[in-house]
This record gives sequence, structure tokens and C-alpha cells, in this order.
Amino acid sequence: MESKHLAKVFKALSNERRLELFRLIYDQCKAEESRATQDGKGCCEGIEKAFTMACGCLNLSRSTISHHFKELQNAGLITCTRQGQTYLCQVNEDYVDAVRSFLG
Amino acid sequence: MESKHLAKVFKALSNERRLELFRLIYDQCKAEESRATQDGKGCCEGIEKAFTMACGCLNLSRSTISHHFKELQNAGLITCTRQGQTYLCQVNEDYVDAVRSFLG
DNA sequence: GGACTAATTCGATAGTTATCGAATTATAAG
DNA sequence: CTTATAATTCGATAACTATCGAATTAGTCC
Repeated sequence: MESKHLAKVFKALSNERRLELFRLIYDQCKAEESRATQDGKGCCEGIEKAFTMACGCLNLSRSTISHHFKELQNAGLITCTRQGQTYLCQVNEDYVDAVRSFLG
Repeated sequence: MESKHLAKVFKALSNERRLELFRLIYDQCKAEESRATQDGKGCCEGIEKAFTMACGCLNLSRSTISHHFKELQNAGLITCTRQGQTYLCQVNEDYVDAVRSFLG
């Protein structure tokens, strides 16, 4: 991944609260994924009510949380699709891998 | 590594130019290291004239480059020690590992 | 349609950052 | 001591960011 794009990903993770948010999403996706694997369903389809969940976990206003979600999406780390009144939220594993394998 | 600290590391890498700078240093250290291993000297002792090298590679003023070096140091990614008129610069591998192994 | 909940957008503000050139400090070499 | 080179610090500026509450839009259910 080229510097410009990688820097963008790092920027998205450079805010403490936003990093926590991403971790929340990421961990839930991982948990969901292992459950799905056990059930023989394959991969995780995304977590539901991600925004609502985040509002419960992070001590921030809804508008700020919305902003952080946008930043994570802009960087390509997650994909959110609306489902009725709530979000379905997925982690883009490719990007996480890019971070992980950055250098070396 | 806890969120607060990890976010700090990401922030240091969130600027495109600074990320390039870090890569320059990192790559040179890796090259130096493999040379050292061949010579049976053990690990890389750091790269010399890192600042001067960076000035040649990045199209930025010296004061800005100095600033970027400080940011990388503050985040803990590199350690610079003065040697006469120039720098000896080392990468803190632990931190790079923390980035790499973040999540998963 | 009306009431309710979820999420976004808007406008403001306070704080941070990247960048520069100029001035300064530190070291080395004559 | 003087000159030259290397790096830092200073002061300014323009741009960006995190955060909030209020207003708005979108969707659900009666």
C-alpha cells in the first residue's frame, strides 16, 4: 500500500476514541465470525446496531460518534450499510492486514 | 499496548511525509542489519547521518524535518542520539511490532 | 398522519498540526 | 578565534480536528 493511503488509515486510527471504536467493532466481528464458523455459515456478515452499541460504550455525543464512523469508513477500514433504522457494519480485513503487514 | 499509546504511534505515522521518513529510516536500518548479520556483528547499531539523508530525500525545509523527527521520537518509534554534528538513528522494533500485531 | 427512535448534518469553538523562514545553538576544522 | 556546517528553536500562519448541542432527515409502528 502506498504511503498516501496508508497514512490515511493511520490517521483514522490516530484518535484514541476512534481507535477504541474500531476495536469494539473489530472484536465484535471476530466474535461473530467464530460463532458463524461453528455454525458452518462461513464468514461474519457484519455486526448489527453498531452505532447503538458504540453509543453505549463510548462516552461521546451521538454526533461525534457519527463523525468517527465516517472517518473509519473514509479510510476504508469499515463498511457500513443501513438496515432500516440501524447499521450493519463490517470490517475490511484487507485494510487491517495492510496495517499489520506494513513494514516487514 | 493500550489505546492511548497505540493511538499516539498511529498519529506519528498519520502524516504522509512523516510516514515516508519513517520508512526511509526503517529500510536503511533493515539493510544495515542484514549487512551486520553477514559480518557476524549482530544487530544494527543505527544509521548515521539520518537527518542529512532525510533532507536529501524529502522535499521539506530542515525545520520541518526536524519537527517530524521529534514526532517519531516522541511516539517512541525511533531513538536518535547525537554523534558530533549528526544523528545516529535507531528504530525501536518493539513499537513496530506493536503496530504490526495490533488486532490479531 | 402522529409519535417515537435512530442517525446525520449544521454551525460554532477551542485545540492541534504542518509548514516556512529567520534566528540561534552546537560541533568541527582551519 | 573564525568560519563553516548541522540541527534546533522561535514566531507566524493557514489548515485541519474533535467535540458539542440543536436542527433535520430517515425509518418504524400505531
